Amino acid sequence: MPPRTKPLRKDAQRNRDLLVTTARELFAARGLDVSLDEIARTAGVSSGTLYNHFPERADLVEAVFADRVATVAEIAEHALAMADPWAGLVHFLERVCELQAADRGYNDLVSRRLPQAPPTEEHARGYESMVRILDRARESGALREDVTLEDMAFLTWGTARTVEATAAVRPQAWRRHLALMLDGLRATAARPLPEPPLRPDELAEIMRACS
Amino acid sequence: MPPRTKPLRKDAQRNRDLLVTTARELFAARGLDVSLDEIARTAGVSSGTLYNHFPERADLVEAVFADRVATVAEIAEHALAMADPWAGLVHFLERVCELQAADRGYNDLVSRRLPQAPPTEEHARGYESMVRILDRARESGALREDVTLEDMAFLTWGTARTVEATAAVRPQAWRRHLALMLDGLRATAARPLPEPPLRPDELAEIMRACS
DNA sequence: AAATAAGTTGAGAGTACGGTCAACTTATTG
DNA sequence: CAATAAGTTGACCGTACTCTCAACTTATTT
Repeated sequence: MPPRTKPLRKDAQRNRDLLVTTARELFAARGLDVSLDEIARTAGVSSGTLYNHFPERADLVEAVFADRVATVAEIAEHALAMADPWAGLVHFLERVCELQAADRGYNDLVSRRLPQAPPTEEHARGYESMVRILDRARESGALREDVTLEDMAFLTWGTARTVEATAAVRPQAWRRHLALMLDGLRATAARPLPEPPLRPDELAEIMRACS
Repeated sequence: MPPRTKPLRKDAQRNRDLLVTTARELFAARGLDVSLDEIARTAGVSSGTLYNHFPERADLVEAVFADRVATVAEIAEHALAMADPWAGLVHFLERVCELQAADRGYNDLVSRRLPQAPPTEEHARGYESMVRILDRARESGALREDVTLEDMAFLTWGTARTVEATAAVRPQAWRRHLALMLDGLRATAARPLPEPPLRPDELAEIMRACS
């Protein structure tokens, strides 16, 4: 469906696109904390124009990473299409971590969750698929029984920090971190866990809180 | 051994102590990024005095957390005194994570390593003990063969991020994260790892690089 | 009780950031 | 080709932080 809003003037559209692609590059290289003035300067427009198109930083971040939600949903669906449920889970997590490792901005994003964008249907799609990836792996007997979707946050947070720390020295180090965690997720590795899983609403609150 | 430098004037010593304890409290509550002016103001001295005692932020951080190195060394030695090597390793990691969970400043510190203080003999003591904790657990057959001391960094980084994210909502959530990682560290869970461990010099470089 | 050394003060310089807006320029429309 | 709406500009405001220094105060020494 075409957007309901009237189209931008063509120079405005050009500037907007310029800002998004410039921000994408700067975010990818240096993380989400690049100054907005620098983005505008690099894009060759004034800071006023940036604020005109994106009143808050979160708006720009959302525009830059809008397609990522769909990308993750596609990865999840591809994982579900794999024959082996465990291999599907591993594939999904590896691909998502690769996205993180390839883009410091995205790595910041999954770890800190700046934009509280309203959950789209794309979001719901990805969420559904992730639930099914986990259920399937659990039912197959490969994934431990006591692990929940919310536990995947530990994995994301952990590898995000490792990606950040090791990017300059050993860009693939996160694969080792992930593999160690995966070995802890197997049913055969399971020992009783000391703390109940995060409830969905708790995780939602954590995400909302940014930081 | 008493310090070689001439003793401070007594009011100077009082101000210095005041600054350190104030900084300790503020760091613990709000992390390492508290403004130095605020620390001075809270301590009831002028900012000039703060900069007189601690020319750089790192100097203050070092003074605040100077004893932590020894604390960790003691925890490690206590872990080594335990009969069961695996239990010793678990105990060590749990205690260190408890330190992180109890102090946001320390959590920042282990995760970002601000001060490049010259490694003291206390450092060496802790390091030695950690090596022995791991060796002992490995030789007992409980810890997987292919895991190194450098791999513990993944654990520290990961739980640090989890502690940070979950502190407000579920302060004990890190225990679950840690338990999942521990299950991946058992010899019985071991599957081939996809990436060689970080070399000691690589880890050192990562630490040096701050961030 | 001077004399001297040690330490403190707080205003302010310098920097960087997010954000605003009246004046200006450009695209589109009839 | 006006007329008008849309968009841009960049100087400027406010804020927050690090860091400095000349004038001042306090402790210590003889």
